Amino acid sequence: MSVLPLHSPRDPIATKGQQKGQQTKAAIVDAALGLATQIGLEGLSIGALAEVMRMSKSGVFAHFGSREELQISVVREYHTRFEEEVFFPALQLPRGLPRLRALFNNWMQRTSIEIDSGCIYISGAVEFDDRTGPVRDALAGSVRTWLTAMDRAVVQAKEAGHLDANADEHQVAFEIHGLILALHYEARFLKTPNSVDRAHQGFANILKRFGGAN
Amino acid sequence: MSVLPLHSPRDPIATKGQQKGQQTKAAIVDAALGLATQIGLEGLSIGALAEVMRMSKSGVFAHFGSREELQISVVREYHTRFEEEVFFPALQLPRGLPRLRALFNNWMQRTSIEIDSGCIYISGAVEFDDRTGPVRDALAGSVRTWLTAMDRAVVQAKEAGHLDANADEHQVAFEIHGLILALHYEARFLKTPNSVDRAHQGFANILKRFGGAN
DNA sequence: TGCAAAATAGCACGATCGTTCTTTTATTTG
DNA sequence: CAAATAAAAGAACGATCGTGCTATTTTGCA
Repeated sequence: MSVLPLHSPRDPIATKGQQKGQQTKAAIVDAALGLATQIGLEGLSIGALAEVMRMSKSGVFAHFGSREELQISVVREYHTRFEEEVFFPALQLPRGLPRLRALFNNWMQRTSIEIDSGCIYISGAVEFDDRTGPVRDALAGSVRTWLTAMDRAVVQAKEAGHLDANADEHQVAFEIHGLILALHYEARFLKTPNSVDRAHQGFANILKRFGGAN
Repeated sequence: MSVLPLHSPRDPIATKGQQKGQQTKAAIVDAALGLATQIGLEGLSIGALAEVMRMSKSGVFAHFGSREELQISVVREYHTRFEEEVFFPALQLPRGLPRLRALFNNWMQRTSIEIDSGCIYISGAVEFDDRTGPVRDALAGSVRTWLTAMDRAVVQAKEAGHLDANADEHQVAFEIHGLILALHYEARFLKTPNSVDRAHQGFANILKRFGGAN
């Protein structure tokens, strides 16, 4: 029943046919993601990463050519896992409220249950909010893709008659986003108990407000 | 009508009677706060700060004795200004919905209008969420003080009959917090237009849900 | 098995970091 | 004005940072 933690090692079988290089690169990115979820994309250093991998700094470095490229690889990896563990499973459910609810619940688990591994989309946002460059672009791109998917799910809920036809989907998505961020903030930083319940209740309140069946 | 930016220099008159040391220390903290709101508490470096102040590194350092103490000073300064510019002005208004609304509006301005200066309570949360130590403690203490004040304002709104008597004040505060965080995220990081309107609308929705007069 | 190519290690670089110690300069006080 | 004190500068430290260059080792293929 438990979802794989975002920093869990990849299935070794899945990397069978690759060259040795691709294989270790994938392992490095995996470890880098683990580090980045704890200390942030900016805190990620090649030296610390090399130590975790028991490799030399230059050995690690050679796979990316720059720290920025490493950070971008981490963002891409996170994107992939987010899709696999939050987005795709919800597509199994019928459009409308069931799918929207599943998206929300999967999203919630990412930011709360796995308290040991922070969300890069959230920590990265404050790290790169007044910076420019390819890392910020990659990050913002991924986030926008995901938020757009949420918008779409809300629209489908309207089309299915599960939400008021005149509900503003962006407003609904904005408020849902706020619940996730509050959950992340209060559960992870303040260690407030019951934050998960608060987020659940908030979701129910949104549904009520926008005409969703409870 | 405009609120002072959080990083605005302090009134020189207010620092008149101090020793020279206290005076420059205040100026350093002021500059440090300006830097921290842009690059975060963790990004704050004594070297960069010294350059801004046109002082030597050791000259700056001597006022604090450690980087941690500098960071704590910045947190305390932010706390003071937050009180002065968000909390106290709202106390002028009558208890209940007027004051609650003022708190929310002042808070919103902090996180949106002043887009050039980020909120340390938000950026610091992700920087220190899985760290321990005095900086984290100072930060969490300040945040809790402020969130408790919000709770109190909600309770007063209930007592004044502006909200349902059986509304859960923590739930209301949680959802309000979420709106602020979503505003900060979407306005500052994603540069989404209309985020301020979304937050406003979200606040109105919360009031409706919990029996508040519009 | 041998050879080309890919992967990794080793080392050094300039820069910056927080911090300590000593010396010089400013300020306050008697 | 002089002595005492506070504030600031200067220089150096070990550490870590990202990155470039050159060897060495490991891998894949003929």
